[in-house]
Amino acid sequence: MDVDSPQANGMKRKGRKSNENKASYREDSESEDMPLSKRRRTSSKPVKPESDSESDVPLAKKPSAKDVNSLSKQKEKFEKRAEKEAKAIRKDAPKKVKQETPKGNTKKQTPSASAKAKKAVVKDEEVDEDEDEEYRWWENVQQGDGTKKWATLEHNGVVFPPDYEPLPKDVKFYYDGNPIDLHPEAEEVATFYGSMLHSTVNVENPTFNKNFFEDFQGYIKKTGGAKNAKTGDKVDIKSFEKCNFKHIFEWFDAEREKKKALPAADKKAAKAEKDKTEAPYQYCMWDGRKQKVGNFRVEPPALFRGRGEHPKTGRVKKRVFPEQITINIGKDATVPAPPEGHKWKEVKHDQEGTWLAMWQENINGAYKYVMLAANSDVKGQSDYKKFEKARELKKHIDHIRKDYQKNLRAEKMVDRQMASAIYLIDRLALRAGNEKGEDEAETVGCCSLKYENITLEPPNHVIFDFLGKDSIRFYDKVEVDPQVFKNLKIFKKAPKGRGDDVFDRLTTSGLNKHLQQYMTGLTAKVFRTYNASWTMANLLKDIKATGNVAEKVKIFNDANRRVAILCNHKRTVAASHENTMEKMTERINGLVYQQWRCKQMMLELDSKIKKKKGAEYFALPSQLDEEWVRKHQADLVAEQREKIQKKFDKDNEKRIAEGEKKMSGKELDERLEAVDELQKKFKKENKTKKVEPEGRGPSVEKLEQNIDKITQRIETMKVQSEDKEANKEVALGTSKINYIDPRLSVVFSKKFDVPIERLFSKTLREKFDWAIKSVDDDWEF
DNA sequence: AAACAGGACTCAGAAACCTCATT
DNA sequence: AAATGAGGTTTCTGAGTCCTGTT
Repeated sequence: MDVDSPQANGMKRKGRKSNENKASYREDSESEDMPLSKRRRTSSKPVKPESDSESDVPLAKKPSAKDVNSLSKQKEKFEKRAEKEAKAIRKDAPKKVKQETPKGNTKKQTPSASAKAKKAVVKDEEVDEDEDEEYRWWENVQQGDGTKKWATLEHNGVVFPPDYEPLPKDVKFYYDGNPIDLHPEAEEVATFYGSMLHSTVNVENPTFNKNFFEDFQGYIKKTGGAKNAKTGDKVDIKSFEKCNFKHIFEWFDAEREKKKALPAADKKAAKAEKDKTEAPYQYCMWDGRKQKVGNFRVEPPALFRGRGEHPKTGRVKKRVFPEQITINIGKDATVPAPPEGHKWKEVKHDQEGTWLAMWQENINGAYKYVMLAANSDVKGQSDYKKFEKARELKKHIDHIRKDYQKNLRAEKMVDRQMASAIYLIDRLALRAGNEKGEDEAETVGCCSLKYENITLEPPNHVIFDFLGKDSIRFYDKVEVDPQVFKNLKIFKKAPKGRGDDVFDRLTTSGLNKHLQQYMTGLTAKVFRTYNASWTMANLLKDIKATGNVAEKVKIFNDANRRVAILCNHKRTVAASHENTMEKMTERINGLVYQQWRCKQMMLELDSKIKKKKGAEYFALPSQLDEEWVRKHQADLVAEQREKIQKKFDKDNEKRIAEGEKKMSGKELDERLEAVDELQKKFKKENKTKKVEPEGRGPSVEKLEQNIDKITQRIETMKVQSEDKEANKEVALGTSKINYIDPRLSVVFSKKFDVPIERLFSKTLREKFDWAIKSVDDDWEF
């Protein structure tokens, strides 16, 4: 092997000490566990500080690791398909290409001609009443270079958050046990913190608290200090521990309650009022067409809630004034008036931008844009382009794969790293991984993977463990090509150690530049889109049309889930999850018990049946035990008692309402007799170990039927519960919204007769209008 | 000419809100 | 049949990607 030695790489992008702590360069340090433990603490999934012993990490992952394995096998199959298809596409390229161009797009259509055509189409389709003329851009996609986004643009600017309203006199921030008077500006900052005491992820994060307190102190100083509200003495606020925001929190909480408790009519009226004042901002006119604006509200001041270990989390995000806002609008349009006594920072007429307004936030200097909503034409068009780009990759994917497979053995280190990186991006759907600054959370993507994120397990298993976008953990044990394994080992060779880049010769722009050679516009992220949609397409392809709508929807969601897992889209486990799961197992156990009782009844009816079916059949199922049975019986009894009591109370209420007399306690006792009987029955069963047959004309056959029915119910419940458990930390939404070509879903809907409403919510239907209206059931990704 | 800053866009999960079933 | 609560939907805004222009 003639690879450049890693040492040759003296110049690192970021000045990192690379020759200290030699001890850690030992080869075998690779196999050490390199936990992200400390970093993980504040990530969305709180991990107990002490729980980072290696044993529990793989354990927690075990079930999903199996999934991933079967998925990767399936992926292999899909890759073969991809190769075949790529070849096929190239073979009859001339034909296909013609087909691909949108129908009716004959070379240069004059705008007026296309407008006419468009009208004609609209005419013979029934038109939505309120949508006078829809613009079917997907039937005539512009080929232009796309730099000019609009010709005319009119809009009404932005909505500012309400001014700060000081707290009532009796609601105070407390310090060292004393109520404190603050200048409204400082008090506002106190309310930022005080109103979010329930947000434990933030309020229990030391960095958050430190940053907030620093800023809070600054505000107090700037506004003339804090005073004891009783004595008027100056108070020096110097210890966060002595701060008490409870009263503020309680006030906010009470306000929330008050608002919630408002009569429905009042709530409705308030909402109508708000809608009315905001109506002018909801829409804009874009090239003469009415388009929905997305986020026309300026972000209100608050505490910055950076994700993961963001160094600036907790800092005060200041109120945005008109003087900071740049407006982008058509030359001939009326510029929206800034609030009384204010003016805009600037008014632009940038036709290459799709934004209507913009400002820079004070914490990271990040740009904030007001843009159109997801259902607008511009957004739809770029969405369409994105998926077409991904589809284009189909034609090249086999070449690209062959090429990187070959280059895994390239002589030059850069080439090898390039090939290995693309391998990972393609196989694991990793993000590109730009360099990040000092004052951001330390997260990585492919190019920025660190030494400690990769653990090599001979012969060719690699464990990836890192925090990706939004500090979401990526953990996976993957079987890789032996050459990739070798390469990674080389890339990790001493003197590299903790903190060093695995791909020290790569940058995202270099990688993307390389990708452009295969296909214009090809970048790392296209692979994510391509692989997600391609996976979905193949999963759906393998489906047979059986079952009812609900079952088909489930199949669709299962495929969706596979894609979500591929993309590592996660959510935090709902607080109620464990509880729900427990309830479900209880219910299953209840059914199992019911079933067992039926079997016992059989024994009473037919003395020979025990031999016939075997003793095993009649034994108490292993998941139940004596103790559980007792408890369950008691629960059943209590449940029934409660039910009867409730019914009794209700009946009585009714009687009173109708002017009748209340029923006596005797009546209740009588009704409760059934419960007593049940209790007695259980007692007897426990004692005699026999269950008397129930129901009219009990027979072994009937019981068997009943048992079958219960088995069915148990099965469905089990599936449900397993489903729930497997899905508890998988977020389906992100892939549905951003990665799966919506036309796939539309085709599925048409082909299998599943109403599109079952797959797409209202907003998604609007966003994917172009997909819903442009394909029929033989479209393929 | 690589490296870097600026800028504009897509993608991301949490929180807020709404809805509908259950009791 | 009002309350509850769980699940789905929408909003919010932070966090990426990637392009461009400048040095």
